[in-house]
Amino acid sequence: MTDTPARTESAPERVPAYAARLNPPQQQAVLTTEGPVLMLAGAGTGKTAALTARLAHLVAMRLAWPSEILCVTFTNKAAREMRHRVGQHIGDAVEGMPWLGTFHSVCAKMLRRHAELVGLESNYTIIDTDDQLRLLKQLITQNDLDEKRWPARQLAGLIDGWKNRGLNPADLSAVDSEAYGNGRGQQFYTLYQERLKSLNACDFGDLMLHMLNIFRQNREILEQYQRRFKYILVDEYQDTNAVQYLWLRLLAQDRKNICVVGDDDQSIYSWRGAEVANILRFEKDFPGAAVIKLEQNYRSTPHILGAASGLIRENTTRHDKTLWTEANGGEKVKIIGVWDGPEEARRVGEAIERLEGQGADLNQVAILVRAQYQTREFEDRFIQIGINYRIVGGFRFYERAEIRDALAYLRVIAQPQDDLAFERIYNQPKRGLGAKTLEKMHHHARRVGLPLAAASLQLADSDELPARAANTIAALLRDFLKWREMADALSPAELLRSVLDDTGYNAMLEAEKTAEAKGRIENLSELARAMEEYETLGDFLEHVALVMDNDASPDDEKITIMTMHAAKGLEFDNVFLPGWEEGVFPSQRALDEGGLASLEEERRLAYVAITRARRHCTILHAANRRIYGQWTSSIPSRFIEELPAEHVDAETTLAGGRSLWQANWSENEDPFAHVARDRPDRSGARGPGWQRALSSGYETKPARVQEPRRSAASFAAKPRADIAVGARVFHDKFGYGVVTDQEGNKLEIDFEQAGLKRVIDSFVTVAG
DNA sequence: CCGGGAGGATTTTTT
DNA sequence: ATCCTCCCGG
Repeated sequence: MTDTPARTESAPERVPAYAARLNPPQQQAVLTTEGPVLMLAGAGTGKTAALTARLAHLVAMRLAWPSEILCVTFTNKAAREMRHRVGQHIGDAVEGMPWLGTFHSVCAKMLRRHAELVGLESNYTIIDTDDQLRLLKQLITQNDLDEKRWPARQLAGLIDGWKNRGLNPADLSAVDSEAYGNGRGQQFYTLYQERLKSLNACDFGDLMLHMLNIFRQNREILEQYQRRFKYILVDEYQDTNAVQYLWLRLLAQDRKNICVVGDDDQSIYSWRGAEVANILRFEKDFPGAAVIKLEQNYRSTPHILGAASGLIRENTTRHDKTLWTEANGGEKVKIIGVWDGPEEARRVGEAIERLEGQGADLNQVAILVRAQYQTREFEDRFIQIGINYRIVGGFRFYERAEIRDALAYLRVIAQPQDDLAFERIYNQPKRGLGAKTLEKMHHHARRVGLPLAAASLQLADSDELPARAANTIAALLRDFLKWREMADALSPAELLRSVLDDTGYNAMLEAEKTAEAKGRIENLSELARAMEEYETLGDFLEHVALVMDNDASPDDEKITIMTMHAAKGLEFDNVFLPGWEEGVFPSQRALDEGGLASLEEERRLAYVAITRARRHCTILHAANRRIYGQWTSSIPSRFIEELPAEHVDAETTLAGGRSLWQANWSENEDPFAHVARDRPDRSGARGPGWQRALSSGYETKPARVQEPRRSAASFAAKPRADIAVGARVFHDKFGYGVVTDQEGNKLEIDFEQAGLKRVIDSFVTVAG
């Protein structure tokens, strides 16, 4: 690397072009280049503008070469946007920024250079969750554990969690290890890591963890990176987990020129390891840090801002911030109460048609839901009335079976020792090889210590297999040899096309003649098209492993339906927020588990959702909703009550009103006792939703008092009188057990054989 | 080896 | 309700 460019004292009064349109705190964030900086940036306060200007400043002032700046984000999308906007300031120089990317892509790049230090080769494979699960399943059955009782999913989750916390197998505490397979957690984690190593593979968590380990064990390597990175920038710092934090801290330790940006109020990913604590204690980690607050909001109207701010103030643990705006006017946040889910969808549909009539841009309309299942209702309705919509999230392109199959072929071509990929496609399309054959291949592979594919070839040469299977395998491996030769001559895209033809994969799909199969064929040619821009197979595979997103083509005007989580960082003129009911949002899970912390995260999610809106924000709640096929009555979300009255306009078509609730609940003495229990801070009052339900807004004459089918089945059913905690009961499936908890008709039972389970009381009988 | 039926689970999602 | 996985019989 070149020597440090000459340092220039930057004079704040002579503001350079890229900072000219920034407000004072933003400018401060740009010009405070030396030392640690904590930038607390509320929603819509121009955080990205400040961050990109800062990057431009570092380069323009020659404080560092582009290659000497480390800039990490969480998503590829954010990285792309950053690159794009920095490019607008500094032009082609942005091409020289190899260290601008996601945490994972940056680590992957580093790890390619130092792979041997953790027992990998530099062309290691990055496996996805699918492979991970299959691998774990194998380990579990091979090591005599019942996969039913100890699901691979659970183990995968635990291992991810450990890796997120920066823990290697040896670092696990007995308590951690106890969490799986009767204390065998550590054993399985160790086995898994060994297996990955033998496959020359690592999972997503390893990318970070391996680099952390390398930094910790190799001073000189760490120092080399510390010297290289003159400046470090971190976006969405509130979402960092423990490994990421430790990794950053090591890198920043020497120069301490680290600038982190985030908003604790927008921390909504604790369930996947993010620790808000990281941002809350930044000043302790880096004493003397400059703290810059961006509080001027450029996005929303005062009412939307006021509603969101009022709501988030209910949270107890947060950095205090006060968002303000110079804008004025605008409409209040609208709250609409309706009878049921379908009516909710109808109302939103009507509102959207009205917007359309006014000439609004449908790309500026979004429906943000708490959970994926809520999208169904809207899809049904919009198909009916012909509103164009796009659903963001859900199935990602690279997760589709046919794409994974195609990639598996390519992986085996690129890396003969990729057993997971080989296993995926050895009989896909069907070529008459089954579990028996696979088992024999595995056996042999282990015996001779070869990768699966190579071992299979040996096996096919022996008399261990039936002639037919042997011939099939030999033919398949001959094909692989052929493709490997072709790989040198053909482009990756052409190679893929050959593979799909040679294997009969395309033929298989064509034979199906269903619409679905047709879609799959299209997806595959789309994949081939996407590969055109890659020179080598290796390049492409790395891209696929790390950049698993597909930004759908922004073709014609469509409204957007997506989860609130997915909406973080986006903004829309018109936002609809359906399903604000207790049990939906906040979600039942959040209410049942996790206590206050988890409720506050739901509230932050509500804050994120509202602040996505620029002009109009409409919140809806329904009295009845079908969830998992069961009709459920619900009361409005407590978050609705928490919105300051001066910023909202409530309307209800809910004609049932108070009598509705009474009709449904009359036979129960206090069905909402649990609501009060959840909110000890509320002086024993019932939930605000309840109060709202009782308040005059709902007192209109009942127009449609019809009993929803099986209303309220999910909670508040009467407990059985003949069962109490401590009772011994019998369950057809789980056998004998003792009741440890009773909540309505739900029992928690400690079964002698099956362990702790939650069951419905009608499935058990009282045992003697 | 494949198809059908039973049983179970079902927030949020990136890399 | 619905989707996915697993197990069994043909």
